[in-house]
Amino acid sequence: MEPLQILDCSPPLVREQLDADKAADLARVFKALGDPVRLRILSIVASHAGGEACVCDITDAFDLTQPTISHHLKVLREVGLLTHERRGSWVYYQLVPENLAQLSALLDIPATV
Amino acid sequence: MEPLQILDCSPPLVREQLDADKAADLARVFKALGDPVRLRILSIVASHAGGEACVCDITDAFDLTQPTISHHLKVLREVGLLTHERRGSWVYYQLVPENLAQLSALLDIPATV
DNA sequence: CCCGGTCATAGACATATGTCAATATGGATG
DNA sequence: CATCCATATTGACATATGTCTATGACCGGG
Repeated sequence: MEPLQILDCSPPLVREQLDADKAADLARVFKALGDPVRLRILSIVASHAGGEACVCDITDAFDLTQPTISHHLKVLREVGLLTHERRGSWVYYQLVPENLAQLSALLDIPATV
Repeated sequence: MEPLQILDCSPPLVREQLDADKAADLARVFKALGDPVRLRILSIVASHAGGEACVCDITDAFDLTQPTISHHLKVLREVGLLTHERRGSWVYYQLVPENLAQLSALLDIPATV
């Protein structure tokens, strides 16, 4: 399953109707955000020094097993919200701000339609 | 299940760590967005004349049964993304732009951390 | 080269979710 | 009141999802 690039050039929800294909791609991303653990993971990565956190940092923040965290990280990677990089024994995760910004733009509804 | 007001005053993901309670509430909203049909429903409502659409308009746009659409509308109502109003025989749905804006703000990550 | 530490993958299982058919509700109209 | 239309609710069912245990893969240090 390849990461999504579909987020590019998505107009705000209002301007033009979402076709079924775009809706399916976007839904995958929002579904990834639709879990409290994954939201907290994003928050941890975002607020961590240097804009990155290693898996061990993240795992320590939860009462969940390491494979469970690994699973959530994979979900966030697959939809393009996180990237990762190995340095020595550790794997560091970072946000992909462009893709978050695309989602933000999509939900940015003009006050009056 | 009461609609969420928790979206108020959520700081961007970066600034402060999401605690478990906030994460759970936010996850409910993103989970509601994590379905292609519901995304298209929002798009239909948003782009419809007057900023509202009746259930019949929405149902016509899909190859799904009316109860299924009704179910999705309920999900979107329960997380505070849609409101509805009965006028005569028809029920009209509208966006709740404030809550969409809150989500948008949450995902609006500063380019450099 | 083996070993300990870090992370990922595989498989199993209980629960959540999307869909449908059937039915209920509630307003409008004759 | 009887009936039709628009919408909601219920219950059933197949699939998706989150979690765990067990195990594999990869790296660095003795």
